Amino acid sequence: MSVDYKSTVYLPKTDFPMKAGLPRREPEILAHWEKTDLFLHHRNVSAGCEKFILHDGPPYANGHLHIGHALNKILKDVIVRSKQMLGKDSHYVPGWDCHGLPIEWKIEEKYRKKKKDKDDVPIIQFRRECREFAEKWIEIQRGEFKRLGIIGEWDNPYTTMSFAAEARIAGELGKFLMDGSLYRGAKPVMWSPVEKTALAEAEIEYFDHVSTTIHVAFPVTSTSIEALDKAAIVIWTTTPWTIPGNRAIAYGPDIDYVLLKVKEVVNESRVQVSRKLVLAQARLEAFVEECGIVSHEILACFKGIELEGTLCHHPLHGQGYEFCVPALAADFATTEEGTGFVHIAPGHGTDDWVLGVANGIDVPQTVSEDGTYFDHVPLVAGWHVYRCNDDIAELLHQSGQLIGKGTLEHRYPHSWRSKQPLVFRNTAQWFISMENTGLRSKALKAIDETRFVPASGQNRLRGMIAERPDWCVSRQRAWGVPITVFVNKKTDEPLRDQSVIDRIVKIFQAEGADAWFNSPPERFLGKEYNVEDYEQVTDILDVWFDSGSTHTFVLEDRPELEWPASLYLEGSDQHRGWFHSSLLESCGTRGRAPYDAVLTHGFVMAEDGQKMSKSLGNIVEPQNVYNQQGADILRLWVVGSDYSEDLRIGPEILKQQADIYRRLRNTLRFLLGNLNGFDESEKPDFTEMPELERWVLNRVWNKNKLLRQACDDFSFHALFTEIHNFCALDLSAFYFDIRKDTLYCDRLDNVQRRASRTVLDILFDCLTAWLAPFICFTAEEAWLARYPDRVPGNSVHLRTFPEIPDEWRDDELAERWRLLRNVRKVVTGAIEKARGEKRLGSSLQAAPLVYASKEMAALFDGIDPAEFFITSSVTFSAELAPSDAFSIDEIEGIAVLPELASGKKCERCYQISNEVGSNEYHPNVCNRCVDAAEFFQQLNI
RNA sequence: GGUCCCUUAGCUCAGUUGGCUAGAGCGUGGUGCUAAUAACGCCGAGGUCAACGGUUCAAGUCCGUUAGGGACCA
Repeated sequence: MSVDYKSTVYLPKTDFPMKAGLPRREPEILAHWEKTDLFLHHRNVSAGCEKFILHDGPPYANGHLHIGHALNKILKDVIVRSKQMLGKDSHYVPGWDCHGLPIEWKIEEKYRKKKKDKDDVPIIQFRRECREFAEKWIEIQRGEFKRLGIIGEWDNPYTTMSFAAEARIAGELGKFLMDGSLYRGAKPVMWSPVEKTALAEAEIEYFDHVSTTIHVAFPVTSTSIEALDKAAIVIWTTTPWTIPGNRAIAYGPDIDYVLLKVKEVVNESRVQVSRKLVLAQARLEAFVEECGIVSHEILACFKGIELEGTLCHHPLHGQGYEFCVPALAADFATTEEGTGFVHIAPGHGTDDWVLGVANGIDVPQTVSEDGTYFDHVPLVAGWHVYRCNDDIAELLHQSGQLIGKGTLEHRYPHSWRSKQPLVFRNTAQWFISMENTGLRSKALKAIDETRFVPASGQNRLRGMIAERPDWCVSRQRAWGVPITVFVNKKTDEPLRDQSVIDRIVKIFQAEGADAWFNSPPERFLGKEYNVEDYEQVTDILDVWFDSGSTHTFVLEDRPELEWPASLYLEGSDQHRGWFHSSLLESCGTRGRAPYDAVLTHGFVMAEDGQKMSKSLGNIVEPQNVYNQQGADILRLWVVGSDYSEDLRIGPEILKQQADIYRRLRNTLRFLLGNLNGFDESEKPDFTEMPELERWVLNRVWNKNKLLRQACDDFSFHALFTEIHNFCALDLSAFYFDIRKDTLYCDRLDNVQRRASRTVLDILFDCLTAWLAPFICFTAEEAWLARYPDRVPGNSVHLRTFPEIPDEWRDDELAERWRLLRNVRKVVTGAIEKARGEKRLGSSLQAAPLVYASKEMAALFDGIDPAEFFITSSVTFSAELAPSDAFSIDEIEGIAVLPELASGKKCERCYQISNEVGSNEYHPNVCNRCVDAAEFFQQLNI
């Protein structure tokens, strides 16, 4: 009788293909989710559950997504999904930051190209164009985020430019106005003459810049040091344009100064011979070198403190600068550079301002918003500060006070948008005080009460809050929420009236913040106030105040969310950005942080650890990754990386993720193939499970525990490694390999086969759920391959992580099987050696002779060792192993001779057995296969 | 310029309070199976733990210096 035994074998069968084709398949799955409204079902299944609210830090609505966006949103998505699968109501509302300079800049650029001045465009029209620009990019970014598999309320995201948001932001500012935190002060601030605005710290970048440096003499007019008669104090500065703003000189009280008399100079030196100059002793050598002084004599030495009360002339004395310049003690005067004297222009530096105010010196207004000197400034009126350094030096030279001139390359602040250098300029700005209402101490306390992941973020934010100056919230711009304040013209005090604020908020809700610019002020002031008495502020509010307020109009105003947020998650640069501004806003208005926890991730670097840059050509674009390899590959990269540090990406790293993906996919495919036709009725009781199945279930128990811990710790990288190793080592290389015989060859009703299929069912259940937050597309694809009903509500993402019974835990079994697997290693090693000698190929050709102690052999009680080793039979011997037996140094007490199995190869199961040939009807198969084949034929008649 | 962080096999990462003959997976080389088959198994090679110096009986682990990289601040 000739039988086609192959047809009687239960080989895996599945439609789930080995090749993923993710770039094509993922959009199909997305369309399916869209069609069945997965997000809505997500909400429904978790309705009433404890909420987990990850509040989205809004990306800025300009330009396509870059890899940093992808990292950020995927990480958020993994957390949102894992919390949902832990049984929380994890409702994610994505948002966008819409106001601010970068967009405004783009619109301005458009006008500049048309040779039009932005100031000629009506502000309402300008703002409308900004709004349209933001809308366009929100649409584009939304599509790109969705393509990454991010689940959230994409149909109803939040934006900082919605009318509701603009109204709320104005209302929040009103709180700071009412409690006295908001004040108008005149301080030197970082100012961009190009954009004509003050800039926040976050908007400043430092680049190398070549500055003109000058040494300038200030003739002494009055002093208690007699030797200084007809002498001059020398200062050194890198900003000659600040000389018209000079009002004092600072000295270090403990610094040693010298009075020198110039005796001989080089030809090109600007110093007059016999001039008497004062400077720090420590700077003398460098000074004479730089200023071309060949020889000099020291006339006197003294401590800085002796200069107290000394007065000088301004170096442009007699030309409109007729005031006296006092020498003042200051600890910031050092001998590290310059002359040990610091020229003080109170309108152009923080130190200068503080020193000036402390000594009752007026802060002069010298530079206008576009960087030119005001008309009232003598000699230089109308000059532009960027282009007058040589002219200023020339003026000083003509006055006889220029001692030296040079250049210096150093780091200098620039605008992040125009990349142009900034100036310190004295202007009236609006500030939120860190002290008036105890904001700083509230914020510091809130930091202590917040969980930081990783923990180092806490110190970082604390340090910033502890040291930061008052928050400058005004910008001289057009695109944003205005500073909705009226100032009393007589008293210069801002109007603090809640009913006015309420009116503004109400109007903004209906019409947006545009109303501020196109309504008559009486609309806001109402009848109680005379419009003539008040000045309406037209400054724009810092965009960091916008995003710092998102917790109010997103978390508080959406009833399905919750305040405070469970988590804020952004790149580590947001310590100075969103974490920071949100904390201050919330502490100022609500007395605590708007978040329970803050998670930070590092930056994405190229494969070699360098920054990505166009010039290096090492940029990885998320669009290319998902179009060429698939979003799941990018998602695997995120969970496979340690986000607490900077992470790297590049072709090789992505290739590795693709390899790992294939292993996971094939594991799912093997499960699906072998679960073909699986029925609940196959399931035996747990007590009927063979040890091998119980071992797998113990591993599942263990992995489940790790999973839940990892979700709590947000340590997905460790979990990812665990799951992958579980698939590769425990399943593929061990459990699946051993159980293929049973799954393929045993009778359908065989209890071991049923037990194994039951375990495969559990594994499918667990792995699809565990992987769902990571590879959301593939997990769904596998799920639908098994449960193909394409109906709303059927999705792996609507499940929770399976509950694992503690019954499955078995520490004793785990330890015993650890030892067994060591023995297995020696056996496979011995077989490999024989294979190398061409004595056998398949391990089923072997019948190893295992030398082991009785105790060791007893570990195999209740286990079929041949099955365990995937050999045709096994013999144990307690005798001393011969010297040619194979052993492994680290595994003591085991030695193996790879003997060959005797008998013939079973045509059906490939095992070698003496049984083959004993059955007259089935001469080519073993007894088990005779039974199984006949059983198969009965079933299939 | 200041502060902080990082540097363990080609790649991604483990390495508790110092005791290591430094681990895992992927990749790579070899090989088997040909019934997970562009899959799967088995075996192997790969590291002076960035460099140098110090503390210690003992240092990947502690301290210092340097180099490269990154972040923040001025």
